[in-house]
Amino acid sequence: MGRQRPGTPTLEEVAALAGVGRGTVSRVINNASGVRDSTRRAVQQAIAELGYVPNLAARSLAGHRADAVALVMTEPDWRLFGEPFFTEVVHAVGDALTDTPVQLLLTLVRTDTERRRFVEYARGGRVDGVLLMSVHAEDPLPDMLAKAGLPTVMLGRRSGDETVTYVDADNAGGARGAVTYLLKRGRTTIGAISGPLDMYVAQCRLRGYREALELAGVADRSSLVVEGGDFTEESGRRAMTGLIGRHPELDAVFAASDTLAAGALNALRAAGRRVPQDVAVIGFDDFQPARPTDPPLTTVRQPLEEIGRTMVRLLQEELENSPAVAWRHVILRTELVIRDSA
Amino acid sequence: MGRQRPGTPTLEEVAALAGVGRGTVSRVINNASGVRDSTRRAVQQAIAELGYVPNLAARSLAGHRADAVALVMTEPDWRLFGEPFFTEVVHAVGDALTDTPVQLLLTLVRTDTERRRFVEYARGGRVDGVLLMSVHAEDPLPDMLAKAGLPTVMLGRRSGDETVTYVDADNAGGARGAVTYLLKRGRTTIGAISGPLDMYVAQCRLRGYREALELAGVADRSSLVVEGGDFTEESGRRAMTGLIGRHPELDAVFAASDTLAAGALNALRAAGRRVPQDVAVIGFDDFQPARPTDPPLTTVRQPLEEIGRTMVRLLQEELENSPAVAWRHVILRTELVIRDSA
DNA sequence: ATGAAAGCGCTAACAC
DNA sequence: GTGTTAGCGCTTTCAT
Repeated sequence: MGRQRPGTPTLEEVAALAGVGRGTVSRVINNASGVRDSTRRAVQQAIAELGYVPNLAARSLAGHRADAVALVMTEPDWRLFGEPFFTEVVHAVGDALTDTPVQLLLTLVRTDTERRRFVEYARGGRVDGVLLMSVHAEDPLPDMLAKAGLPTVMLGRRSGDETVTYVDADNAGGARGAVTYLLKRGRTTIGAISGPLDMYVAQCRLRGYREALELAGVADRSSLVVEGGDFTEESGRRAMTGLIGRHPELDAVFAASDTLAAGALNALRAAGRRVPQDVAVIGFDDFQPARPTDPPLTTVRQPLEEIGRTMVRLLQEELENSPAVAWRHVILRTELVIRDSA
Repeated sequence: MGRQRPGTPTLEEVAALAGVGRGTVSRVINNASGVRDSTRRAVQQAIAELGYVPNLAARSLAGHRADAVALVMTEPDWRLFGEPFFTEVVHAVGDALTDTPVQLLLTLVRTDTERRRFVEYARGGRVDGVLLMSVHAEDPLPDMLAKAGLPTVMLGRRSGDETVTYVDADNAGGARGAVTYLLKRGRTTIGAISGPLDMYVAQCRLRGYREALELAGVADRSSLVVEGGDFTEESGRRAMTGLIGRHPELDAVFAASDTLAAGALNALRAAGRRVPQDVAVIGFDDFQPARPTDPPLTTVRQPLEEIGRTMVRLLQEELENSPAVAWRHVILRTELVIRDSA
């Protein structure tokens, strides 16, 4: 695919027109110091006159950097791509890069073909580093990138002993706080709608639920826990339906994600139960269902802006200290956003 | 930001190890013909041994191509980024590029800074072409790219006389078909919830509504038309609330987007009107509200897979025929998906 | 402060 | 078929 349009002016032509050497032009376009003001202006004049734009391939080749980072979605189930969580992360990372000359590139890696292509792209030096989101436990991509020596930062981790630099929220602590809140409000029979337990994030949130019960000396009945197949509304609805079937006496529910919680609300409404008067639902991620008829959800907010900023910061640090330092991690506090009067 | 990790083997080292010239290695990695099989294997062996990966900056510089295309979201309101419409387009374009060596790069252009940065990136030769989606009427980006001589294809158009190559759905025809369907089913008082009329797509859909009424000889009362501020569910809800306030006798509604329609359903439910028994709602984009309590919506489906394929095809054609041919456009048929029994 | 020159690693044209 | 060579357009010493 593709030939580059011809006739693009080069740095050399700019130099000729401005009556200076190539080095000087290079200094000007890179805002380097040590150029007389009058010279600088002459060069800028020439640049404007010719409509010069630097050839980034040449710059990359000579300068050993791409001025770009990739943010990769490794999500085979592409419907999740539209989830508020992901869009917020994308924007948080974008914001974190606003004041830099770094171009953010989102890429989709859904298949083996796409993974191979992306690894070649990244190893080929087209990006300075890689940010990964929504990584599943068995995903080989993080290790491939890390082994290739590419600065890599993950959002979340694949397991308890992750070997790639990552940023995560305090999922267990957040869940513990949420359930503790329900207990303090007098709830005793609290169900849990878990995410898919092959994802570490789901394990952590469920662990937090159990820890809160234990701390309060409340028995942890396994029939109160339902595992959703994924983090979708539909899973939440199914889980909740099962839950109230088995436990009509339920007086609260902890859902491991906002969408699971939204589905749970749906199921409660369909079952004719008033919400949240007789069942309190709590979610994760500070997401509010769009429909105004639903009661607001008390949620555990992940600091997504901070997560984005931190990912970018860690990446920049890895870029500075090459060869790479050992992997590192940052775990950020979550915040309980109380919204209902359950 | 960033230094490239050192010690990366080069093509030259591969050539030395394999005992061949650089040209031969180049032919092998580019799958060019005219290399003896035994030689090819020797080279591949050397490549594997060294873990060689081509430097894409050098390839770009010498080969005048990037093997990448950008798909740009020029949407200041980033919440829309998660809309099913956009995610489906992203995946359709991704699918269309599956069998090519071309890397798809999604980029966000929300601010002037980001626009400037992206134009430098694209003009700098880091992509072979640009696909644009969600372009607003006053957006300068398409012209900037076109003037820079970059192959550019838009999804949708900014006005009736668009000057940049684009692919669009037959919005007027689709809307006309939808409203005609409602009329044929005996509805007479049909409201319209329009999108923001500063967007051409909204104008077309509203025009289709009016044409259908005219064809059927039904009076087109302006009080039956409400313009939403945007394409969101919330706008749809507000518009619908106003509509039934003014016209309790309403027996059908045409909404210019799926989300507007979803909002309309919401408002009807809140107003205590049965849906769709006494008011038929029709949407656009083949989107179904997630909640199972809502009735399925009859929609006008845009052929998104085909749109994605067509955009990629047009782009490739522009890349082949350089210097660029005149701009072109393709308008694709929509499909009425009948779902309710209104 | 600025010009000159040496690459960066590859493709493509040309020789053999 | 395969080796050789001349750039691609820039950054970065190194002189001056």
